[in-house]
Amino acid sequence: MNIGEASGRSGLPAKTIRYYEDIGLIRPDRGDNGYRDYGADDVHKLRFLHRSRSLGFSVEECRQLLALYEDKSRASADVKDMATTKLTEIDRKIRELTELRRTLEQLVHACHGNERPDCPILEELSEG
Amino acid sequence: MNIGEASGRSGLPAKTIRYYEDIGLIRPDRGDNGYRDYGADDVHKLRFLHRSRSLGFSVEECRQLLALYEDKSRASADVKDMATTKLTEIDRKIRELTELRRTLEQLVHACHGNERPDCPILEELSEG
DNA sequence: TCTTGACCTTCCAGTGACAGGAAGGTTCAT
DNA sequence: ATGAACCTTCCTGTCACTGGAAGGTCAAGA
Repeated sequence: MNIGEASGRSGLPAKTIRYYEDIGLIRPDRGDNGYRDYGADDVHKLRFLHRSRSLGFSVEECRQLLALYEDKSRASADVKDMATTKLTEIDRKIRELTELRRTLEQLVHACHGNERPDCPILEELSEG
Repeated sequence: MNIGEASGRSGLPAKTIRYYEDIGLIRPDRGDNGYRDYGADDVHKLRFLHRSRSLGFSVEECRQLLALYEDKSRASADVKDMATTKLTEIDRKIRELTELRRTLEQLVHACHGNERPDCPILEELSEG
């Protein structure tokens, strides 16, 4: 199938699929007309990439996951390690954002938000 | 003062301070030797930028905040609007990350993580 | 047969917010 | 006089794409 259909089936934009080929994540066949030609396996990989990217793995991590996926002899512990590490990172991000949220909410709460110029938000930004 | 001291006092790397000058956020004086020369006002602005960046505002938003900060006639409502919008964005990010976390945790939990190759994480990535 | 429109191709540039490093000038202490 | 620690500009790289230009291909309709 052409890239358009592979895009439709995988959920990835055609531009992204070409980019993934550029960086060596997938290697589709080519037809006589020079068009890329994707098989069911390729679409499978693209869906794998789409899913793991949307779960917060970087492209390089996706490359590793894909390699693990294709390595029939790998231990499931290898994969679990990556997922656990990623889980820790996500936890940290959530904590940071929650702290950020708390601070910002305090500022918003403190500001009366009217036509007058005095603003506790700017004062805090300026001094904090 | 030189950029090194401004960096120390504001908490921003010298590279970042030069970058902020490149994009027109600050305009320090120059000494006879060509060195940038920062005053107390500049450091104040740099700290403002540091603080608002760390609160999740983009550089362009920081530019607006700085303009509001320097506009003595602005209404505090203008600032409150920006902060409230940012708060909403942060809430959305937290929700998304929490959902991500939940999914990933389920996967990690489902995987026994041993020496054998069967791995529910990869299976889910592949089919999900 | 011609044309139109939807595909597809490659290549180049831009994004955001810096970071790294090269090559060279300045200042200060020893 | 020398060396370290500053400073300068300029260029490149990061990450993961996205947009666009210029042009080739294909299938359907007039």
